[in-house]
Amino acid sequence: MTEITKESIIKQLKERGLKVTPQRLAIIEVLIEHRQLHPGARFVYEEAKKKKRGLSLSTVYATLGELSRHGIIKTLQFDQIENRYEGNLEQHINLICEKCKKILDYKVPNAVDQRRVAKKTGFSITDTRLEYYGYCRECLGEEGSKGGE
Amino acid sequence: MTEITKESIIKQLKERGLKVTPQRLAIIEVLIEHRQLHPGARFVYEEAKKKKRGLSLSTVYATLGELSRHGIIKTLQFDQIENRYEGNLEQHINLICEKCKKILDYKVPNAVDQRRVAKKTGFSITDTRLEYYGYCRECLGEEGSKGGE
DNA sequence: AGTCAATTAGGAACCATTCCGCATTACCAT
DNA sequence: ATGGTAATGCGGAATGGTTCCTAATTGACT
Repeated sequence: MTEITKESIIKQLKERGLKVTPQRLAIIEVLIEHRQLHPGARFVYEEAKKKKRGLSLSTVYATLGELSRHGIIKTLQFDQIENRYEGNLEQHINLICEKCKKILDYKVPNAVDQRRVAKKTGFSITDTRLEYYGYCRECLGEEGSKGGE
Repeated sequence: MTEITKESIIKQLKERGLKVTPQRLAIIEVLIEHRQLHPGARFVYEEAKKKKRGLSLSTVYATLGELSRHGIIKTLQFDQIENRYEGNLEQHINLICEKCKKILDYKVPNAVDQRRVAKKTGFSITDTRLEYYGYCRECLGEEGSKGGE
């Protein structure tokens, strides 16, 4: 049920009293069509603009923020590269390629036990972020050396 | 061997042909004295300036970047809060309090097997980032509700 | 159709971080 | 100690993703 579909998102929007606008539909479609990309705001903007003329970047940010705030999608925040958005809300590890910036999902077989963390440290977990950085298969194959640039 | 000490850092600087300047010493001292804080650049700047008058923010950024680039410390990159720096290079999970922004280290008992990830996905891991967000014991205790803001 | 609050567009503002050119300095060999 | 030299430091401007602001528009519901 954590899989992202256009219908499920629309349903969730309505359930929460949020309006379903053409702008939002365009943005949602882009998110779904490029779910494997984990696209950033700029990318979503450029693509969604093709579907809905006059769309503004502010709207994209507002919408992505709204979806994220309601737990419909998840915002992956970065510093050096722009934030990315994903619809896969299951616990998993994001494999982030340093070269092509692609982000792959890796389903965690047996994750770290969050309950144990809470018990041992008194820390109450509300969200997790598990990321591995490195080089994806494609980028490794393209060139012999991967350390370069 | 991953523990951060002033001497070890100086040693590493010299080994790599980097100069040991008063500015850098001041910055390193701050990093060590506040290692549990996982301080940000601004904090380091404010504190280090007390030790070395005239220190500029650019220098702090440059030094932290240099230390990080050489693997002497690790940069924790964020978007909404400023980047933070830590000397603990062992694999661990950072517990980040949403309220006070404190960052605690949690030694991982049995981490996710990186080798398995590599084998299954062909992804070559160079760095990891494991973070749990939530509320630390202190912030949980201060108030009954933790969701508000 | 009418009402109202949510949403949108556009641009200014924000702010951590980086970049730039020049002055200063740590370090090594003499 | 001294001098040469490349690294480093400084200060301020620039960068760029994201947020904020306000007026105008538009869905959703009656």
